[in-house]
Amino acid sequence: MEKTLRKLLIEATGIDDIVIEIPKDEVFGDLSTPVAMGLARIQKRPPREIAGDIINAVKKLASSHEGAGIFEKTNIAGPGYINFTFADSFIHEQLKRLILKKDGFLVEDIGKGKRIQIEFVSANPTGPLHLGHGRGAAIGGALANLLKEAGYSVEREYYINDAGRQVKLLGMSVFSRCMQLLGKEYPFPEDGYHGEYVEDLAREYLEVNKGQIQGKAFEEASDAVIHFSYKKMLDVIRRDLADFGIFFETWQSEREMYEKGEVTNALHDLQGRGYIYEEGGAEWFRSTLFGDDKDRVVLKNDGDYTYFAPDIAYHRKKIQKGFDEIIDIWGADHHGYIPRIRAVIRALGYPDDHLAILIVQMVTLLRGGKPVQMSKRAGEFITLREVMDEIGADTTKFLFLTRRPDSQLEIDIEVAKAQSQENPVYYVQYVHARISSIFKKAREESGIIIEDMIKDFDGALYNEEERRIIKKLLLYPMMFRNAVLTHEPHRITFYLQELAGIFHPYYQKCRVISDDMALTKARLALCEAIRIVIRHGLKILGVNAPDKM
RNA sequence: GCGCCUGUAGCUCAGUGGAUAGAGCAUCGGACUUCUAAUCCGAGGGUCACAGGUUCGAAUCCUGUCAGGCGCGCCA
Repeated sequence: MEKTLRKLLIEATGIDDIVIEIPKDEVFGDLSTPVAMGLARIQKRPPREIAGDIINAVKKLASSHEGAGIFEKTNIAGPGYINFTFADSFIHEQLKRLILKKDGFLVEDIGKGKRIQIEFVSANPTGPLHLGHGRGAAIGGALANLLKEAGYSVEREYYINDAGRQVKLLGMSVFSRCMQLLGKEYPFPEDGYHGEYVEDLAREYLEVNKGQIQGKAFEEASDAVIHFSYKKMLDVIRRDLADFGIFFETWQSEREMYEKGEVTNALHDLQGRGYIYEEGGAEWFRSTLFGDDKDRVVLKNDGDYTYFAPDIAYHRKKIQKGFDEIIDIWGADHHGYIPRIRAVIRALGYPDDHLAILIVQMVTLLRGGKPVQMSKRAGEFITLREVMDEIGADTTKFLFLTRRPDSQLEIDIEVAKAQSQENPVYYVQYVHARISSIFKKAREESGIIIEDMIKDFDGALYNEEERRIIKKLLLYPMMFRNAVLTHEPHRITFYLQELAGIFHPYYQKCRVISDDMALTKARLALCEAIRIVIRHGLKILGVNAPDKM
């Protein structure tokens, strides 16, 4: 619907990016554009006059293209809005195409096979995922699905910080707990990990490797303990993510990059370009050349690399893999690193838009209105697993996807649990369940073959509610396109809620299956179209579309 | 002190420079002998944090102020 109008408007005005919007009140029409008001300044003519010209041009084009029947009404309103109301014949035609082409009608090939990598979650393998990671996972997963549907070739990647101080601290914490379990005194590392899972890890470790550490100091067994500990944690994380419905094509290990010499190579690369200098016994990346507010140390004067060094190597590696675009999804606590990573991209000779960094704001947890202090080190945090088990993966995802990523999110865990019966996700899923139920009844009790019913139906039988639903369905492609272009999957969540919000009243009012065969046919077709759209939206969000609830 | 994000209904949040600012929850009053009541119908609820500016037009853009969050290391 919007696509057709857009094409006509572009042709009529010669302007490429035309704002097309959905009017605030449906009495104005189905779609509108303020384009004439924008042109008024340039052409120095009254906007309403320009609007008249545009309407004439559009009408002329429409009739020469596919017969005159596209619009039922066009008018100029207010300061110079052009409002379009589509003709029923056009709407029915489009509905038929939706049912016939299914998902193909809903999506647009925007990506044209371009390769995009999305890196997200990437939590340190030093403890279970908490709710903040869950938010990143839900958004990253949905964005990946969205871009895939839009014709991009998408690779999802998880970056494993398995080489630094944090996994060592985890290993030390586990070792210390092992010693305690063996009845020996052993100092617990300062800043060590206190969670219960650390003790679990220690117990597991002792079950198989008791002999290897008995009577030893941490240094003598460190590699084995560290390796065991973070591998186990990674297994837990992988399982949590799988149960949350989030999967990755690749898992990039930091350790592996060190072993392959990629960190050294990356620094040599920058050195070769003249962006590395020495000062105070350390090596610095001249990131100020590329917009950072200070230069950054990459190799410390004690000979160790900083955390930044493997990050440089990692982003260089991403670039070398030849993606057309790279997306990093980070927690808000890392936003201060944006300038230095951007500097790396520029230093390597790539334009800014080669890398998109999406910042996901913090999740603040409340329990009964009071904030829950979260500290991973102290082992006090609400895990994704905990919430997922309590309110379900679908609800949790939906909750995360009904907010813009850059809004700070407050979740009261008590409210979230209590809400489980009145959660918006059920409202949307219920549409699908109800339609499935109608189809089942039609098949079983009336012997109706759905596939036959939806092939050919009489659009003239639709009432006002039905026309409203159809028009909403036909706006899905526009919403989809905008979601893709802005990288905002939450638009889908809102759309689905709106669609559900007009379906349920309709369901209450009108019966689909009746003695009137022609009407039944038309209504089944409409239901099929709704089902296609709901399924598609939920698929992108990574939420189930159940047949029964 | 500096930087980034946020501030919209009681609560949680939508809102491409455009029309009379929306939804869900909560509250109050109603509706199940029906294809599923996880639903529906109705009601109340607003200084878009504040002050300027740009514009034919600002919740939206700019500047400042206030409030909250996060970040500013040769930590990771």
